[in-house]
Amino acid sequence: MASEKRREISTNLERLPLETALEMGKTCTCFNLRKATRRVTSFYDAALKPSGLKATQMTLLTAIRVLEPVTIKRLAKAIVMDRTTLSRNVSLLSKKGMIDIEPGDDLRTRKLTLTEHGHMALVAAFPLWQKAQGEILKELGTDRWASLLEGISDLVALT
Amino acid sequence: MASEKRREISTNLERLPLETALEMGKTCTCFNLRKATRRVTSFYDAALKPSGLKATQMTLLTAIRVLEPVTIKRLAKAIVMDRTTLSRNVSLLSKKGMIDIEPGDDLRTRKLTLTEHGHMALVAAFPLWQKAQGEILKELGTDRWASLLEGISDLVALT
DNA sequence: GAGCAAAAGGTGCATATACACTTATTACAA
DNA sequence: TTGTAATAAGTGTATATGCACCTTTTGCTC
Repeated sequence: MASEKRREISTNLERLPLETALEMGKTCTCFNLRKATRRVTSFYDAALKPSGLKATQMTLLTAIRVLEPVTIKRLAKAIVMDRTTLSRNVSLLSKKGMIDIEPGDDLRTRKLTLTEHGHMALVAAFPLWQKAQGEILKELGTDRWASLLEGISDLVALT
Repeated sequence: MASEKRREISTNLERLPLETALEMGKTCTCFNLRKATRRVTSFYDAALKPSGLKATQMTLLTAIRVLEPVTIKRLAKAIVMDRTTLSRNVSLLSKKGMIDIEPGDDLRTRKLTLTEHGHMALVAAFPLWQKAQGEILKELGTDRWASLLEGISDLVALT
């Protein structure tokens, strides 16, 4: 009876095998990708520091620069970001006077454009970005970097 | 005089060339990495849905499973995450009863371990993770996936 | 042992992210 | 033309992320 009870308890003590957990940590695409993103974002953020922009903000300005005038929905699709996340990120840069938000002809939509201040911030940040990007390219080597970028694009295109 | 003034104004209208902005969007390591991370995280989150865990939470439990008992600082270093971010993420899973936080022998430290509930959640989530991971592997093909993972590791190891 | 530097962790603040739900506008069909 | 479905966006809530600053504890030196 006592031994039965012990067996019952030991059933509750089931654990993921250590080997399995180790393997997961080494191979999980999501975990390793997020880890790299933390490292790389901090690298670009540090490089962009003098511009007052964070990497996420600079890339958002860049996307608008290319697509303006653009709606929230279209921009969200272009940068593979949830529409509501984009809405809030845009609002923040709008408060800083870098993005202009106007009603579109279709009144359901918003027409996003860069303000003069936004354009100037982007121009100022560019050489800092270029330097950071160059350092990564140099560290990885052009070939490995190109192949990596290709792999990353494959992930974005996941069905 | 009028033309001089116009020239002055046109200086203020400097813009990042469209070509340059396009090139940045296509090549920026940070932007493309973050884009992929959004896509991949949403993919794993969807797969893990039935377990009630998000991908970030499952990987945190896994890391603790491997290293327990572990301090905040050591765990943060292992998963390349800011110490304060980790602190808060650990607190959330502690509130859910999956992680136990105790004072270490050195009273400055915290000793993190999985609770029974944490172990069980991890065991339950594992097959869901395995399926998602398998689908990515299948979609990319083993070779491309392995080379991608290697590239991602290179990024993590950036100087 | 007193005092100070170093180490570990927490808190305040700000941004990034996305799901569920709501609101406003448009398009379309009966 | 009217009522309803579809579309675009905003809001509530929750988690993830990291910097600057603070508190507690330890270790070390005199």
